[in-house]
Amino acid sequence: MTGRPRTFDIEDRLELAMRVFWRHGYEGTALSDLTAAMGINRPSLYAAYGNKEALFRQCLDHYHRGPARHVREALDEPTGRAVAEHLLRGTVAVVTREEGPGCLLVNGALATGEGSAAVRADAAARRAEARAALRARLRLAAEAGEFTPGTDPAVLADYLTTLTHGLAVRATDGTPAEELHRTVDFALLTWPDA
Amino acid sequence: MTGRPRTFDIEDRLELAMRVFWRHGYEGTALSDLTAAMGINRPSLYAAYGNKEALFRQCLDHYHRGPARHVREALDEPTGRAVAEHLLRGTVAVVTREEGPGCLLVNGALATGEGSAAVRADAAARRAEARAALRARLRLAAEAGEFTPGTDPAVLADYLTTLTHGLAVRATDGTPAEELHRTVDFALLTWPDA
DNA sequence: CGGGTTCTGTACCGATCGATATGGTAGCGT
DNA sequence: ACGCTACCATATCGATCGGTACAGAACCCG
Repeated sequence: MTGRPRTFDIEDRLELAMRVFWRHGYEGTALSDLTAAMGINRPSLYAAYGNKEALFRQCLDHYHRGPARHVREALDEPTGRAVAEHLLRGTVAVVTREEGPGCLLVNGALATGEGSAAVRADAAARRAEARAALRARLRLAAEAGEFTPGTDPAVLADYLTTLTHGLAVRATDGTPAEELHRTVDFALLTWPDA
Repeated sequence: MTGRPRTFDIEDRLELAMRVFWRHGYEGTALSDLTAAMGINRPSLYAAYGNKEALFRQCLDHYHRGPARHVREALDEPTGRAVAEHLLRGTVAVVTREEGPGCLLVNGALATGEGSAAVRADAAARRAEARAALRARLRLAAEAGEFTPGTDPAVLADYLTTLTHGLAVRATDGTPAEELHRTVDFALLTWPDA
């Protein structure tokens, strides 16, 4: 049953693969880039992760559990405003990290060729998930009367989603964290507190 | 001196090439995709435009003169608020067009492999240009006393830039124009008029 | 109606893409 | 010690990548 043991840790090397996809995107990353960065050879990669597409999806999972954890954690904040602040501050912190810069969900597969349509759809679905979760959370905040009357929590959530994506693009262009935080400052300044 | 005349119009086919790059990005677009969409064969493409990279740059120029014209035109509005409204409304209109969807400057080459670094830098430089122009325009508005005291026009400009990029990403995900306009509604609601 | 020039169309180039066949190697159970 | 199993490493697969050589065709000029 047992055989020669694997000489590397799957989770550790997944982190290394994620960084390559993060920086160069799905289509901009070649198998040779991955094997070089991960320190393993091609058949080992295929045995451990399946293929390039499956590896990318596992990197998306790893990204969600790791660098993008704040998106999930922000929802646990007690108020809508605290959710927004946690989400935006956390986004700035992640998209300005050296691994990227930017956001893997945005950089990874925003526009692709026909052959990578499934990967693009997967990344888009995960962005949609985050948006839906944020909408649901702010709806609760609205029902608790946290916002000024007439405020649509769905619009507010989509507004925040728009900001996070925009911050990711600007970070990819090399904008420093300090500057992005000033954008967040302004956005939070106009928050519709009741 | 003269020879066999070209059987197509360079500018017309440039429009067709732009749509392919717009939808699939620089690396996601193959020469065969371009020649098929443009209705010309490979040597004709190279004779008319140089190579793939040069063609992409000409598409960026074409994009700036055409679909993204509103970015330049918005600056001519009389007030900062009108500039913002023109920019955001125009952005929504462009990024939800069927050619894309999204923004060519964002979709085209956000994250690329090493071989396409020059193209990525070109797209980033054009995004930076738009940002700088918007900063300069809002600085004039600030000097005219249009904003509430203490408002940094550079921060305001970067905030708008963040929104436009975020709108582009959301449009790429298939978000309809109506929904994006609601995000713009909210953003304009909180504009710091003096 | 040729000569010169430029474009078109086919067919092809080397390089690289993602993916794999094959044989050697390291460990576990008996 | 030996066989079974699973992983490692080299070498290679067909397909596709961006780019081009070459020959024929279409036009202007004389």
